[in-house]
Amino acid sequence: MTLYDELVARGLIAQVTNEEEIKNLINNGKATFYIGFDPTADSLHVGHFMALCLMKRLQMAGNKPIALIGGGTAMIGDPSGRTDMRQMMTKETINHNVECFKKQMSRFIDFSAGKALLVNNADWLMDLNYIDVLREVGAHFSVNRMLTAECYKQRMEKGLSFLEFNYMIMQSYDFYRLFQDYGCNMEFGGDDQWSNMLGGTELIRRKLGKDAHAMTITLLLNSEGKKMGKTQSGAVWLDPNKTSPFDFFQYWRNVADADVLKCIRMLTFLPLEEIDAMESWEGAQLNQAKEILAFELTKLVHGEEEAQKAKEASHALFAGGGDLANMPTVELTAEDFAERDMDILAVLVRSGLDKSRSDARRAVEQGGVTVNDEKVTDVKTTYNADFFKGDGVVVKRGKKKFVKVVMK
RNA sequence: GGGUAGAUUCCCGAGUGGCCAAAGGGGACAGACUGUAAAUCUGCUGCAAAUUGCUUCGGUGGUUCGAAUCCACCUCUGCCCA
Repeated sequence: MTLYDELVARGLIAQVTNEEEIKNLINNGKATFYIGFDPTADSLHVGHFMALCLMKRLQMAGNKPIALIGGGTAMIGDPSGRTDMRQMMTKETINHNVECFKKQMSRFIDFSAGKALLVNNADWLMDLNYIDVLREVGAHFSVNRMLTAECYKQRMEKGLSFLEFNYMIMQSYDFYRLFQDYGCNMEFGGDDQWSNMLGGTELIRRKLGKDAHAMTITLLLNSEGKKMGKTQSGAVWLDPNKTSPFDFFQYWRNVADADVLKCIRMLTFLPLEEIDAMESWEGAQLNQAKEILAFELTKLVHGEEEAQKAKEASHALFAGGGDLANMPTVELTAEDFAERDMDILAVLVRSGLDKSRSDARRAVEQGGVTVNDEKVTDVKTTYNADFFKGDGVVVKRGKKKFVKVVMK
């Protein structure tokens, strides 16, 4: 099976500019391709992860990846897929994020000895001269046509600033530069990037009369059509300090039935035959597939050891028995008891299970709180320091949020 | 620049002097049912020393016993005209 066929089989490919050409390039390791990442946060998330996986697949087939960090484009803000303007980011924040991205990326992609490149478009975008850009690049773009692009259409109702309108042009210019400087002949990206990417191929054709290609990755949507990798508290991050390996594991462990196979196919490196075999799984067995998904992904992102720990903690909590050692832990100190003993509300807030005492109170009143498997019904229940000594105490809030609280 | 409509809690959106911590819906959370799924039903959704108190309705100042609601100025956004 060729690489391209595998990508299709995994459902990763959304749109391509020229299927035959792209097949030929990537199957034979002749592509030098780039994927852009805008440093809008200090950690990569699941969407980025998909792109990195694709990068890895292509790299393994002999193609040369260029990871482009959008230190320059982040100054503008991509309006694609947004209904309102992005918060403008300070240069300091962007630079900080660029550094964080670099660190995380090098864990997935081998940047050594010319196998891959890591570039920052701030290096060329920041020094551009406005008039020169307008004459050399702007002249090749038709505003009429840009406005018909899907990504701008969505913004026609809520308003689109000129700043953001220029994002497509900057991204197109990136491709043009990479094409010239590094012989980069392909660009990959999320499907929401399609119009931005076409801007690049067209710019190259118009200015240089040469062909460049673009291919988009299917966006990972759940069965309800929402982007996956988001929780109520924000994205599922790859940085273990922002989303713990346990929470990361649990996120995938809890995906809906309808989404499991799709996720396994798109996100893991399991052989396709193995995945096809799961196609017929139902009920309890399908539930098993979720664990496979969670384990495989946690392994890819956090390493096998962390994945194993997360799995054990999950078993301990949901299946009963097992090792409690690996569940998320909160350490209390003498200071927590300095004024008085902690009541259950204080414990819940301190452990991060609830955001406020009011919130915690609600949880207790609704019967959602358990301490060492005993339901707590009285909000006035208090505990002294000794209670948490030794192996600690398992505090459960709702069905899925657990923390082991232990006295330091 | 001119005209006009608007800014309300996580989101959409009602509220046009006290009965407003603010209808309704969505989402989130909790309970029941389950398979750590979905669907369904119920509860709940500003903060706290909690039958009470405190801080919220773009911002600042004002009128009033009392303002999300009235007035002035400002900021931002949509639409129409230029």
